[in-house]
Amino acid sequence: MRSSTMVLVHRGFAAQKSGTLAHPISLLCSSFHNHSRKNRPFSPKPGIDFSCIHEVDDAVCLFREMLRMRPQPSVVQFTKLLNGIVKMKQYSVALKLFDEMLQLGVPVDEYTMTIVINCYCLLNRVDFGFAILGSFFKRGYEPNVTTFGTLIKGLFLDDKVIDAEKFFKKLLARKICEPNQAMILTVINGLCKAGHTLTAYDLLGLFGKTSCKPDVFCYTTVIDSLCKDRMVDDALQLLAKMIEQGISPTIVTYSSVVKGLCNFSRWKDVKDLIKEIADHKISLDVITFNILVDAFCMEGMVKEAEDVVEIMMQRNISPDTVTCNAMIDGYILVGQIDKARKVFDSMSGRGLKPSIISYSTLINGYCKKGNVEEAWRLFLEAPCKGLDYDVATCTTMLQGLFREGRCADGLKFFKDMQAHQLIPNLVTYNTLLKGLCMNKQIAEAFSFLHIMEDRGVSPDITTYSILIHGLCKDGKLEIARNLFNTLLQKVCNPTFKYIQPLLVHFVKKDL
DNA sequence: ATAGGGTTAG
Repeated sequence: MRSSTMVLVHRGFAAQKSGTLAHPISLLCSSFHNHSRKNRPFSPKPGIDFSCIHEVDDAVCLFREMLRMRPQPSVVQFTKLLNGIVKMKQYSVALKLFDEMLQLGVPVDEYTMTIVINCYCLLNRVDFGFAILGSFFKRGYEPNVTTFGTLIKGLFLDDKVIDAEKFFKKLLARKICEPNQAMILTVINGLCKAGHTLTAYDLLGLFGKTSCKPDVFCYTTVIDSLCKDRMVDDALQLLAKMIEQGISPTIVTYSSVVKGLCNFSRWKDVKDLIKEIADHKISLDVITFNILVDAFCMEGMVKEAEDVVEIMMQRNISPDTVTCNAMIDGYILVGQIDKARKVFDSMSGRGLKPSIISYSTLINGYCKKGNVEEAWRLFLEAPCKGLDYDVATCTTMLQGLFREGRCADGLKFFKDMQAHQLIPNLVTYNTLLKGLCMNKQIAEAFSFLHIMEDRGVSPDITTYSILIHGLCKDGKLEIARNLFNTLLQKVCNPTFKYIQPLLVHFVKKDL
């Protein structure tokens, strides 16, 4: 046990010094906070005002100042500063400063080192994180549940799911540390994100029986994951169970289930759930409303979506860009491009800035309507509004060009997008291949199949079905059959959707 | 008295 008197002496010393000396730092900072401190002569040690830091450079400057201060600021102050840099997501900067601290002999403690471990983890270098763990022992510090929790998160971030699980279990089995709610959440969230929902589910049940009860975040995470895995009824059961355990769901919990139910068009259940939310005196937020608007739109139920928007406005929740994007998409789906355009045009009047997604959605709409000219006009307009293209926008435009049979334009566009550092993804290649096949350029399509493979984009079942379909339409049934056999070797269970085009052609041929 | 933790869009 370290002497608490030492701590007091240290504190008293720091308070006295900083009370009498004008910190050079105050020159760097806005004076507001310092004034209020001056009026409290007996206030505890004021520390350093970090509120004036808005950018990394400010933080690095302050760090240099702190190095020059005498007496040197405590490890707590340095730790606060490092943490601030981490909050700005400047992990490598934080690591560099930590390195400097070590070289200059500035003291660090378990808090500082945990921040450093976190930095390495967030940079996907959990191995370095474990190296820092080693230095804990060298320095005589005990890693605690926070340190271990950070490392577990790092393992998950590095896709070392099994290692994470093993490490966690080892900590428990050897009673190296008592888990807390944050640690359990880290494990449960990591498992869910890695697709191990059922393991997470079991763990949740297990910890439900211990003294360290999973909190609302844990339940919400598993419920959300169950919904995404299409196990909505299990999610509903778990929702009931958490309430039974005395843990109140939040609107986030409910919104996950609402979305899960919407995905199955279980409108009656959605309605019941909305009623339950109201009974629990929880008000729907913009996200939940958007889930509803989007769900109705995706089903082509634009009238219902309009009603939801109406209700949200009655409740003083302003539709946002996401709401508008959903409505635009909905109108497009039912062929009402003019209404979609109206929503788009109304956005700026509502104080909403169309996002690149708004543009993509509308571009897609015009392409589907065969109005590539207007689509192209919008495409050119987006960067003028300060928006950056993303791959999806370009893929949509690419599709539009090929739909109109403009293969040469499509191929040029495909080249141009790469010149603009937009890396084609699987969807882009599939779109390109489909465009070429539709326009009878099978050989060209196959050359891009090889290009995509060379660039590390693995063709999926859609890619093959596009090619098989293209070959069939072109009368090259033998090649199609060979490709189909390759497909069977790669995918054990191709769905009917993919087999069907081939089947149709073979049947036709045999007749 | 400084560190680790969930939800929404084409």
